[in-house]
Amino acid sequence: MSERKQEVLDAVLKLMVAEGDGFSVAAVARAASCSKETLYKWFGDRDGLLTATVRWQASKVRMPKLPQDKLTRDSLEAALNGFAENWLTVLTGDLSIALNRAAVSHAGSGKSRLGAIVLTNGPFAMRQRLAPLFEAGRAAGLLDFDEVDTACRTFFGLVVADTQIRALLGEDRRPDDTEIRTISATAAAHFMRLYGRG
Amino acid sequence: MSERKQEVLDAVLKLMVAEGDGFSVAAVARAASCSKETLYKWFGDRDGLLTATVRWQASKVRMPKLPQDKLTRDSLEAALNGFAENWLTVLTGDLSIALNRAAVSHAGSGKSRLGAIVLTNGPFAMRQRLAPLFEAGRAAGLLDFDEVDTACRTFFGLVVADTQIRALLGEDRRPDDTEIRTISATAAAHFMRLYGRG
DNA sequence: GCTGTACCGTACCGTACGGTACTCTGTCAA
DNA sequence: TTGACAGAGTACCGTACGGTACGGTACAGC
Repeated sequence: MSERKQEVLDAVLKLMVAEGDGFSVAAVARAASCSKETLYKWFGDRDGLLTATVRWQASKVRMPKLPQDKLTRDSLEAALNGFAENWLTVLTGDLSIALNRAAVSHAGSGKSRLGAIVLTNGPFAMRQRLAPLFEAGRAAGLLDFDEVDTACRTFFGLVVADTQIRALLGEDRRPDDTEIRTISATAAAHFMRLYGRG
Repeated sequence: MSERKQEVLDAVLKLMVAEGDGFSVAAVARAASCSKETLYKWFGDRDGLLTATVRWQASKVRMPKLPQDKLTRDSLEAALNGFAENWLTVLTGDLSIALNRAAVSHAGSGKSRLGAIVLTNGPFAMRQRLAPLFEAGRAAGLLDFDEVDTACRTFFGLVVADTQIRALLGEDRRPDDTEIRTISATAAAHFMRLYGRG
């Protein structure tokens, strides 16, 4: 992935945030100061451009590392809290909203793999990050659950709840930082009450 | 709303389920055996047709009545359980998925009020239904919470979690009836553990 | 200097679709 | 019987956009 291509993809990201999935290829060329022909040469067609953009964004996201050893009840809850804050902040960001909207639309018309990509880098990635922490918590005698998947599901629900779908549906109001902190703390505490041991 | 118009709108609903928001007005005319001109006369433009369709569907949905008096801890939890089952069933249905996809797309391009309508008949309606039950539960000394809104949020999260967004993003697998029952029972039980009194 | 390559800018083509106009047919009331 | 009207079917128009073609420019290697 050359420097120039990344510039183009970042331009696409900006366009998606600004006007959603409806942007034209001509608009991309204009915004990125490149020719349409080059775009088609590089990415094949509009879907290829979109897919490359989503992959490019996904490759930029790095989730925070979670501690897995020397866990105490407090450090575990703190880790959950931090994870929740980070997750909520990303989720309510303009970029995430725009990408998820595009992915949802495309999953409907079913003519590209955008939905699957976002699914992999969204909910599934969250679970993959979370599961080891939960296992470690169980191994340390801090958590009690049968299915790690159920625990992940519950945690997702407590953290995100209807925040994401409301944002996707265009609700103006979005939680600010302090509200995110409150929600995250509550979610982490609730999770510990449901799955904590002792 | 005449009989004939309702037939047309039902045809639109079917089309949306079958091929998402991307259907053409010509396809609607074909499917409903009416002329395009009639469609434009009745609904103004494509957005009007879409909006009327979503409103029509919303008017068909009737949420189950919730008991609010003679509450016991068991009847309250049972009511929550039933509500959750119903909600999850609707939410994972093809129709709901299709409508929510369309609403999300339109909220992105921001050229119609679809998002707001679905928001009103989705998350907001759920909260409005739930809030009185929670208040009654608190009045009966069965629940303990400060903000009814927070309680609603938690309940939504426990019930829906990432089920809806995953379905919207096109995940093949959807919970069947028995899984929905399991999830709902767990959610209701968890909610009672978090907010129940005594 | 010569040639090939990569790329920009833009003109262009085909098509799909929203929206309109017009014709034809059935219905109903006077 | 006839006139008015509603609505089906269809032809048509304008436009937006995906995708292609091509001319022009900068630059690298020889």
